[in-house]
Parts: sequence; C-alpha cells; structure tokens
Amino acid sequence: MSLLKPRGTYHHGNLEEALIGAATQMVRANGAEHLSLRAVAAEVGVSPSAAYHYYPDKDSLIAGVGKELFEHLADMQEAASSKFPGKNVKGARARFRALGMGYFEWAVSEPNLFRLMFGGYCSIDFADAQMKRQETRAWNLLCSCLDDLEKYGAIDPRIRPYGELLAWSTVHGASALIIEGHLPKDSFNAVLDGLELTMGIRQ
Amino acid sequence: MSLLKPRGTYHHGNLEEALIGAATQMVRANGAEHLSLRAVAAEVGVSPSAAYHYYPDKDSLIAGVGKELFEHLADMQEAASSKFPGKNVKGARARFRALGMGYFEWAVSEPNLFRLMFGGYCSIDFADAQMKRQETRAWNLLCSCLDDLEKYGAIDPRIRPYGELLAWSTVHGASALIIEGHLPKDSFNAVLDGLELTMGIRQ
DNA sequence: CAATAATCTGCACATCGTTCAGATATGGAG
DNA sequence: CTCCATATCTGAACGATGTGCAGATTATTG
Repeated sequence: MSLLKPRGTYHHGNLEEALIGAATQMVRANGAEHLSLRAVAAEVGVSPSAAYHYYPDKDSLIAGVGKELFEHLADMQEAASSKFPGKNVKGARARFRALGMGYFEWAVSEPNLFRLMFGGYCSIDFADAQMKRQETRAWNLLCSCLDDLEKYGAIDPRIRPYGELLAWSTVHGASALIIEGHLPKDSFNAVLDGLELTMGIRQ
Repeated sequence: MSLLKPRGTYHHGNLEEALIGAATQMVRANGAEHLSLRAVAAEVGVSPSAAYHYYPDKDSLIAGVGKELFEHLADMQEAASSKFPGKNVKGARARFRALGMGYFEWAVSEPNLFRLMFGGYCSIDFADAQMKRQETRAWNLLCSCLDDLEKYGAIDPRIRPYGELLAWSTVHGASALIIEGHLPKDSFNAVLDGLELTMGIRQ
C-alpha cells in the first residue's frame, strides 16, 4: 500500500496508517509545532476532512505518531541490547553502554521526533495498557541489564536499587540538554563514563 | 506601570515588558503551544500589530519569555543555594540537595514554563552572550557547590570531574520524565538519594 | 509652534483546525 | 446480478490565527 492515494480513486485503502506515516515524516522534517493537518492530508492525496474519520482531532493524530515512536524506541533498544548477548560481565557492560548510546543517538539523529515523544507535544496516556507495555519493554531491558551486572558482581549492590531510575534520568536528561543546545554534543561520552564510574560498574 | 493600557490612551508606555508578562501568564496557564499573539495583545489592551514593533514575530515573543525564565531559574537557584551558607560539609551537602530540589520543584510547579524553556518551544541562541551568562550563573552555583564538597573531602575525587555534568543531566532528566508522566512524582527523592550515593557525597 | 520620530490602529490576506451535508464506493443479503 | 446499508471521502463554510502595510495618533526635539 502506498502513502499517496492513486488518483481517480475515491477510497484510499490505507488512510489511517498513511496519515501517521506522512505526519511522522513531516514532524521529522519540520517539528511537531509546525505540523499541519491539511498538509498531511494533501501529502496523502486526500481531503482534510477525511482524516477526521480516524482521528477526532489533530492532537490525536500526533498522539498516534507518538505511540508508534515509543514502539520504535523500544524496538531499537532491543536491537541495541541484543547486539551484545554475552552472558558475562563484558556482555552486560556492553549492553548497558549500548542502551545508553542508542537512546542518545536516536535523540540526536531525530531531535524533532524525540521532542514529540518527550516534550509534551503529544498527549499520550502513559497509564494506558498498550502504552505501558511499550515503556515497560524498554524499562525491562535496562532492569535485566542491571540485574546481570549485579549477578556478575559488577555493580555496587548498595547502588543497584537506584540503577534504573538513575540511568534513565541521566541518559534522558543529557540527551535532552544536548539536543536543545545547553550542552555540547561530545559531552555525552563523558556522561556515560561518569555514569558507569559512579554506579560502580566495572570490568 | 500596569499591564493593561488605560483606555482612552494611545500609547501604552510599557508595551514590551507588558507583552512578555501577559505571554508568560498565558503560557503558564495553557502551555506554549496554545499561546496566541492576538490574545496576548488583547490581554494588554493593544492591537495585534502593536506587538510587531517590539518582536519581529511570535517566536521572538516566546523567546523573550524564555530568556526571562532562564534569569528567573538562575535567581531561584541562587536563593536556594544561599539558604544554606554553611562553610562546612553539612552546608555544602545541603546546598547540593537544595539546588536539585529547587530545580525539580520549579519544574513540577510550572510544567508549562519548564517545557517552554527546555522543550524546544523557544528558539534561544544559548551561545549568545547574555544568555550564556544566565546559564553560567546557575552552572557556577553547581560547580562551586561541588568544589566545596571536594574541599571538605566529601566527594569521591575520581568522580568530581563528572560532577556538574552528571548532576544536571540527572536532575533535569528526572524532572522532565516526571512532568511528562513517565515516572511517578515521588521518585525524585530516590533520584536525589541515588545521586548523592553514587557520587560518593557523604556527611 | 512646527516637524520629525516613535508608537499604535484598521484592514487585508493566506492558512489553519474543524464541522457538516452530501457524494461515492464497498460489501453483503435477497 | 441487484439493491441497499454502511463505510469512506469530498466540498464548502466558519471562526481564529500570524503577519504585512498604509495611515492615524502621540511624543519629542529643535
């Protein structure tokens, strides 16, 4: 199914997903604050009103984009983590680093999408079951990585209970601050180094 | 000078600041994404075009709000820090905690303003000299607090070089994640506890 | 008091989100 | 195959928005 409706036809056939796809690309390029529902509809080859059959308003469309992005982020985290399957200290440490780096690189490479997800642009209910699951997927990756580190004695056990909270907050905060120009890009490596050092993560 | 232009008059007398003031209040209440330049002008008792004498477009007005907010944040950090002037470990530790808590409480009490500052809503050039100074003011508070901790031997010296970066990233990240509903509000205390623990900050 | 500059208004335009009546296609029942 | 209910989409319209411009009003300076 293509995004653009074949001309001469009346039914698109794939509108709901096509709208999300086009909206995602336009947010990616111009930022969520400049997204125009009319432009999205035009891009897909459909009248503006057609969108209202699938999304009650523009905010819902943006929320739809956000939901897909959170799935995508969880997928990426899984991919990053599974690149280092080693069942030993080295593997666990590599996974930790890959999770943090993956998060940051996603943020830096797609700042407009990252802002949409975390900047209050999309009104997603994160208590919602389906949404919770996506967040939990990524969260669990981090937890089990820390569990592994603990199992191998490669993390300070007094610190372990704070692990997920600290790691996510730090990595997220550094990513956000760097994206917005408050910190230089190359500081992220130092952040990861510092995080490993402070959490007592060692070879 | 009041915000509202006295009726029957032609010149406002204080438009530039009045616009910022009204805009700040409206962002505070409804979020930057719903700010209307026309509504701001109306609130101040002036025609929409009048605003264009002081700000070339709506984004610049929002940027003006942002600049003031960064000044305000630095002021608050100074106030929080100066509440604990003790020239000893206890004082330095209290300052560290107060800086983090102040940052978080500001974020939680004014999420819309916090988003405007850090969510990519305002296009501020943080390389700009005046802007740099405000950020540096807050940054220096953190640095000198960490310097004090080091001086009193209350922080792991190996970790010290990462201190500012880690503390700001972590506190900012936790604040942002909590505001957006990704983490529960009460997790911030744990974040601060964990931060002190991992950085080796001790009595 | 006169003239120049600063400040503000009124109107216009294109664009936007959204609504709604009605057009068009699809799929199932007879 | 035909007919009809239903899903899907169009077109025109409304009010609101950001912004530009010509000109009105006030302040300031000589």
